[in-house]
Amino acid sequence: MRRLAEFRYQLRRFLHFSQAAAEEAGIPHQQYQLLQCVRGIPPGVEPTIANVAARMFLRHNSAVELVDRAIRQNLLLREHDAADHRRILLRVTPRGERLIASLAGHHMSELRQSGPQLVRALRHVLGSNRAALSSPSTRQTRT
Amino acid sequence: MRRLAEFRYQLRRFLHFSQAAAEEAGIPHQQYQLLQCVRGIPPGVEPTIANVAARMFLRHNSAVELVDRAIRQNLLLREHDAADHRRILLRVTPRGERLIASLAGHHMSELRQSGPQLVRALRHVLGSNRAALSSPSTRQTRT
DNA sequence: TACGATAGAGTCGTGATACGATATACGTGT
DNA sequence: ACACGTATATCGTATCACGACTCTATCGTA
Repeated sequence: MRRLAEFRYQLRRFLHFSQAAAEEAGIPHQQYQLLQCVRGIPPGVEPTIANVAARMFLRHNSAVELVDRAIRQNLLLREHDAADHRRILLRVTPRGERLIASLAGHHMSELRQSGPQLVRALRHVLGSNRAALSSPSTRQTRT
Repeated sequence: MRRLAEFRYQLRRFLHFSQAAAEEAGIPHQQYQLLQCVRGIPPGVEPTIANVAARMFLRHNSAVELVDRAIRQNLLLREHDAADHRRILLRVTPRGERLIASLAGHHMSELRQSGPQLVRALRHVLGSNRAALSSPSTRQTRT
């Protein structure tokens, strides 16, 4: 159970870093995640309010409010779907693009540093056996 | 950058599960994490408000309030440190013990399921150049 | 075409909670 | 005893997600 606590601590560490990074860049962390959601949505999924809400694990009305705030910050645009006028398609503005690009960089370098710790903590939770994944070059089995 | 978004999505997935599990057990997810912090604190670190605040990445006053709520729910006890009367040592009540034990079980089985996906997403982040967008065999369709 | 049913998006009031600023109690060194 | 730092507590404020509801567009069927 201590291992679960340690894993959770590592998670909080990353989330706290991420939140601080976003706010240093001038936006709340939810808006950063929203941008990430819209920009990095899987191919074939359209960036509607409903889809974004699902990927953010929010109720649709919470997503509407989050989108409102992001639009007020000039990070996002609403576009009415030509085919189905009920739907709204979201698009990231140039300012939004710049922000996520910069934040992505910071997150990458943070993850390069702390990602292995996270993986290790999770492995410890799971029993430190094989994590069912191809680790092509890294075969070290030391704890 | 889509990989970062996917990793973040997996994180949200787990956090959402955890929050739902805690609330199904009758407590907010912060109180669960607080219990976990107190119960799973590393050896040698004392469960004071300040230490718990640090491990929760909260300001000390936020931690005080969180502790207040947990105590009101009969999950935690305050104990005055005999040596230093400024300090408060936190202890988990039997009810708290039962709750974290049960929740730990649920989290373990969830992590056994989704942990590998999380590790995979993180590996993809760490190992990604913009090449090799191969293997879109990612089946995240689970509903 | 008309029309009820449904889906997607938006609005409003409420509750939870983290925070800054500030206050109180205790301990340590002189 | 005094001054100063440390540990915890209190209070007002702001943010944000949610439930309940509304509004509009689309679909299915007659």
